[in-house]
Parts: sequence; C-alpha cells; structure tokens
Amino acid sequence: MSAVSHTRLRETIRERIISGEWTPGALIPTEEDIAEEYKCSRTTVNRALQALAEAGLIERKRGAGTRVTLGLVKRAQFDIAIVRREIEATGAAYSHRVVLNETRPAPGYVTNRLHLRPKRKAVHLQTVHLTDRRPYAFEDRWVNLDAAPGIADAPLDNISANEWLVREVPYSSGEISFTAEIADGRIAEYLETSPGAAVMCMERTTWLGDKFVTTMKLFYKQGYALRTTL
Amino acid sequence: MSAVSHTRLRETIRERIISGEWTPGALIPTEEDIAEEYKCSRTTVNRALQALAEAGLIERKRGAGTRVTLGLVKRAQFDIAIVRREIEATGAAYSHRVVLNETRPAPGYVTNRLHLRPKRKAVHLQTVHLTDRRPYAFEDRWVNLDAAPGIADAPLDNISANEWLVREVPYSSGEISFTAEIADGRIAEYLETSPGAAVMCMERTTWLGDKFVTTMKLFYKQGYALRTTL
DNA sequence: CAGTGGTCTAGACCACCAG
DNA sequence: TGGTGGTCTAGACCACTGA
Repeated sequence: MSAVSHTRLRETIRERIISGEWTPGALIPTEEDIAEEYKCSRTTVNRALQALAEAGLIERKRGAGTRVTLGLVKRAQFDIAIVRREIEATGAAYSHRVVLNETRPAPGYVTNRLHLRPKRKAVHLQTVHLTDRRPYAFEDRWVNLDAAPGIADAPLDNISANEWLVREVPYSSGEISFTAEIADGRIAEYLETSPGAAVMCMERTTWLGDKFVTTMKLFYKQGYALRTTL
Repeated sequence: MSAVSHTRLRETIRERIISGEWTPGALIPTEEDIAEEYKCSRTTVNRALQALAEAGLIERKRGAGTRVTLGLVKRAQFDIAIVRREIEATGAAYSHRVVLNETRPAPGYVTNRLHLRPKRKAVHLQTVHLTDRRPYAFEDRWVNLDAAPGIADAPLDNISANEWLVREVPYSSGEISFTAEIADGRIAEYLETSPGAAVMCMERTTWLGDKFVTTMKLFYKQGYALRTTL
C-alpha cells in the first residue's frame, strides 16, 4: 500500500501535460524528482511514464530525459473481434450463410498476397453475415490449402470459416487495412443496399511463421463506423 | 543482467500461445511457475503477462488465474497524426488552402455535438490539405468560441486550424470515428475526384473538461487506407 | 482458507546521451 | 563523466476467487 498507485500517478501526470503545464517539446522532471514529489518509489514513476510513452503522449530517451510529444501523434485503439461476437455484443442474433465454397486456381492478387505459385489451387469462400436475419457484412475469403488442409472438408454451416480458422490454425501475425469502397452489383445485392453505396471494407491477411494462411475482404453494410475514444 | 528480460519472455509466451500449446480458454501456468521455469523473478513474469493481457491475448483474474482469450479479440492500433505530419512523413510537401472561414450560428448537429445553445454562433472553417500541391483531404470544422476565443483572429494561412488548436487549446479527451462516405459535389470538386466516389471520412470531436472545443470531419481522397499490423 | 494476480519498495547495474 | 531512463530482483502486503 502506497500513497500513490502507478495508475493514479499516470492519470495525474496525463492531466498535467494536457492542461498545458508541461508544453509539447519541453522536458518534464526526472523520474527521481517525480518520485520525491509524490513520495513513491522510482519504479512506480517509471511504470506510469512508460504507459504514457506507449500511449504516445511523451517520448523518453535514456540519458536525455522525457519530453512531451511534439507532433501530437495519438494512438487510437480499435478492438477487432470476430463478426459473430461483434453482432452478439449488440444483443442481436447472429447467423451466416455460405453463398460460395469452391476449390480452384487462385487469381493473381491472391497468389501474390499468400505467396503461392501462380494458379495454385486454393479454397474460395463467400459468406453473408446476418444480424437478426438481416445482412450485416459480406465476406470474400481465400484460404491456403498448404496451411489449412482441413478447410476443404470443414463443416461451415454451424460455424463460420473465420471461427474455424481461428480454432484450427493459430496464426502469428497479420495485416489489416480499412478502405472506403463502392458496393458493386453483387455485393450490394448480398447486403441489400443500392449499388453505388459507400461501404467500409476491411482487408486482412494472416500468416503463421512463413506460411500464409488466409486473406479476406469484409464489406460492412452501409452505415458501419469504426469508433474509439482518445 | 538476467537471463530473461520481460520483453523476451513476453514474446516467448506469445509464441507458446499462438503455436497452440496453450489453447483458447485454457489456464496457463501461474506467475510463480513461469518464473521458476525461466529462472527469473515473478515481477518480470508479471510484466510480460500484463503486456499480453493489454494486447488482448490473455485474460487475467486475481485469485482465478490467467486464461488464453477465447473470443480472439485483437486490438489494432492506428497512429492518428496531424495531416501535415502524415503528408510530410511520405516525403511530400504539405500545403493547405482555407476555402471558408466564417462565424455564424451553428447548425443543429454541431450545437448538439458541442453542447451549445441552439443557434449559438461558432467558427466554421473549411480547408483543403494538399500533398505536393495536389488535393489530399478536405476538412470541415466547427470551433466553439467559448473554448477557443482566439480562433476568430488566428492567422490560419501559415498554420492550419488543427495545429493552431493543438497549440493553443489543450484537450483532455475526444472521440473519433471512421466511416465510408460518398463524395458529394462540393467535396468531389475540392478533392478533384468524380462525384459518387467512395471516400474515407474521419470524424473527431474533442473537449477539455466540460467544455467542448471542436468537431470536424475530414474527407480523405479516394484510395486512402487505414493500415496496421497485428 | 489457500492460491493467484496486482502492486509497491529499495537497491542495484547497465546503456545511453549530453556537454 | 554525471545524469537519465531501462530493467531485474527479492520480499512484502493486499484483493479477489473458488472450493
């Protein structure tokens, strides 16, 4: 038990920065000084400051000191959940419909992304995700058979491809990007919006070690927003 | 110097989880056990595990233990920088053009967001951000005069409104959302794209204590992508 | 009640930076 | 070369969980 917890101290210091007491670019007191001011150990101060550095509010350098970040780069965090969870979190009922499931030579952009030989066969899946039986998102996915051979025979009616993969094929890393796209005819149809509508598209590629597992595009229904607080 | 640093340990444990050695939902060994296995102190293990918990890979409960996260919620981080920085980071030259600067009664959606009296006057700014003299983004911003009275006389030719605000009016918190929008006639014109194009829109509202400072919409030129790695 | 994670402390050593 | 942050350790106490 101490007078100051690192959580509390972190918020206190954050306020001192945000209020303008320590201005962008300026040095703030050393860990030792802060420890003395708040009557706590340097370890506690270090903990608090490291958290603020991770959040992008300050920049620290051994030997130099700690400065308030100049460029004001904020780090926004978004939780990326499985679609089913995203829907169930709103209280609605989740269901999905596989509208395409075939194994065939992958097109160029896929062999590229998954580092496959040209024309290598892969599993192509298209799924509509529904919230209370109404369209929520359209998923277009390619799966590398070398990394997930079982996918061809997986029962994807009760469980979506995404969840099957998450369960069966762990992955070590991935890339995500969000873009704004126009819903073309087929996608608009599946999402029951008018063609020409602007929809958010999430593209994700994941791999395990040196093996590329899957690449997918998820088109959210019109009105989807990626939200967070700073 | 110890055999195991918390950074190293964190990555080692991450691999053991990702490789499937500890499956989602399962308990992993206690801090003490891990400390013994790796011949380091519990403090070090705690540090590593807390980082993984923050990343959403594991869930920890006092008294209960540590489990691998079931729902596989990933936390994606995006750096939100000032537009000028974003552009300069690519090596291009930044410039901007203020296309509208007026003080007038704010429309309903603005008084709502900024918690102003209906029809309260506010500063309305529209700016085009350019990269190497070509349009990059269009900004539509409203500023609360009570929170930033100086904005009406600020010299916004050399420095954008955003930067002026960042410098002069610190803020304590904010909300950000990203949506896909259709570029209407005026926006398409400023961005030099065809009307009907899909563009990414970032909407941001910030406040200081209980005072709402500003709300803005930033429309990025077609092709903008929000990227990150997992 | 025993076991687990959350946290603080004091002391130590090191890597790095500036003048 | 002195000051600063980065990190590890050992020990301690507490809060919470589940049997």
